[in-house]
Amino acid sequence: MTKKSVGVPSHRPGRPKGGPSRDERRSELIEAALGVISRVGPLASMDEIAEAAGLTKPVLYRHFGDKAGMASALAAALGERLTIQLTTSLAGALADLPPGRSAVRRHARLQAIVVAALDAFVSFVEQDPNLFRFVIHPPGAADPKKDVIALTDRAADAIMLVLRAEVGDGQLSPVQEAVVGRSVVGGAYAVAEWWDRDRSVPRAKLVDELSAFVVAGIEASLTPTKS
Amino acid sequence: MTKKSVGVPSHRPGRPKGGPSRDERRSELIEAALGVISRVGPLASMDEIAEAAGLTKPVLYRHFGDKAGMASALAAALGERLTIQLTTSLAGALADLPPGRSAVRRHARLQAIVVAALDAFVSFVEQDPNLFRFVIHPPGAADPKKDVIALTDRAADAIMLVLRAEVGDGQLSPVQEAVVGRSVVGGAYAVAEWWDRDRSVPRAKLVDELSAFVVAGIEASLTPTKS
DNA sequence: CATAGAAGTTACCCGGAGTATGATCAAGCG
DNA sequence: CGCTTGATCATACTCCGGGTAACTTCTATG
Repeated sequence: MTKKSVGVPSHRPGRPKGGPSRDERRSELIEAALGVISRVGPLASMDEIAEAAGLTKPVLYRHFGDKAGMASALAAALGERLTIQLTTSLAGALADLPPGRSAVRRHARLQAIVVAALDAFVSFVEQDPNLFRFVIHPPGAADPKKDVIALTDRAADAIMLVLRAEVGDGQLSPVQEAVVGRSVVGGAYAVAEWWDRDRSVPRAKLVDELSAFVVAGIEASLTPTKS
Repeated sequence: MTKKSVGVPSHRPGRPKGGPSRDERRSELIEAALGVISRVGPLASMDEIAEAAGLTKPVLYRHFGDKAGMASALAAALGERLTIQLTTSLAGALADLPPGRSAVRRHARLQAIVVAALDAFVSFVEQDPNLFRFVIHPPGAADPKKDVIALTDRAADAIMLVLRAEVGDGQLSPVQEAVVGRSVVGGAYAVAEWWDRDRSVPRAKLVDELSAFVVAGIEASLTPTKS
């Protein structure tokens, strides 16, 4: 209901003189929160986050309304980061491939895309396990009433878009798109979660095995059902 | 550390005369807890569960030690149920298939197994969404110190065992087994979670699409890497 | 009968989410 | 300048759920 954030001239009475604007402050808070979670783990309390930001709890609640709202904002920020990392990784991988439209070329492109994406994801898990754990288990979730539908949906949508761009628009039915996207994301989550506990296998091998599974699944969904 | 539960003759002083034995009581508690969670959702409080069982909180803690311990017990019970439902479903599906050892027979068997398993799982989600949500988001998790490693591992192990039995023992490397198992389980979780929110597609179709993806992934992991 | 050991309940503690209240500051207006 | 207004922020609270301490009750055993 706090719809006061419309059309205000960004410098209102009450704001400290040289202080940050509302959006700057929001970014600071998100950054601080991610730092704390990265350090102390996914169940950092709101007090800890506020203290790390040099502020107190009510400020957080003014900005995010809820702990779930805050988790949602953090998830969005993480999604942003991962997207950037992923697109650069993708661009590099695709630049190495000769263009072409044959079936084998299409397979090679798909393979390269999947490997690059999964490698970027697993690298993220490797670099910051606590942030990954936060993504997997957003605290205060488990109730479907809030809109913390997590980045699973975002990621699934992104996969869907990439697939559409690769194989043409009407190739997959909406159901197939949903199932394939969720399968890939969920499988990657589960494998990464296991790897996060048991790092007994190098990253490259993990990505290879997972990619083989995923690519085959995608290809199978692309060919018409032969049941 | 309460290791007093060793070698006691099951009828000790202190127990009410006609009352249930310790294991019976434990089963009652689990049953009551599952009932409450099924009714009020996955974030039922310990007080609610205790009240539903006609008892009070300390009894629960005496039996399960912890909320995580309780969640672990509940997960085990659910795993038991699902396993039963699954094996019967599997037996029925496999009975319809003619035996044989050719590659196409093997593919048909694998397909039948995967379809039956996924159908049993999705049926479980359909019949009791709240229990499924509890499985997905065990409350009080997010800290790796407790042993609530969830049934993801159990399920992944079960898949691994089935696969070994189907394709022979040394066919898959340990890493492959882990990756395939987690991929299947995680993908099924994610797809089911989406379907739980958006039931816009009949169960059979969902299972078909998911099975196609999973079977292809498994088959690909079985064939030696062709990069 | 007295003792022991287990089951149960009441009443509490503790920590984290979320909020009511008041202090403080900056701009605008007389 | 003095006053009002509207915004930020901190102190200090309430509320609720997980977990526990202490006491009572009961049954079997010596």
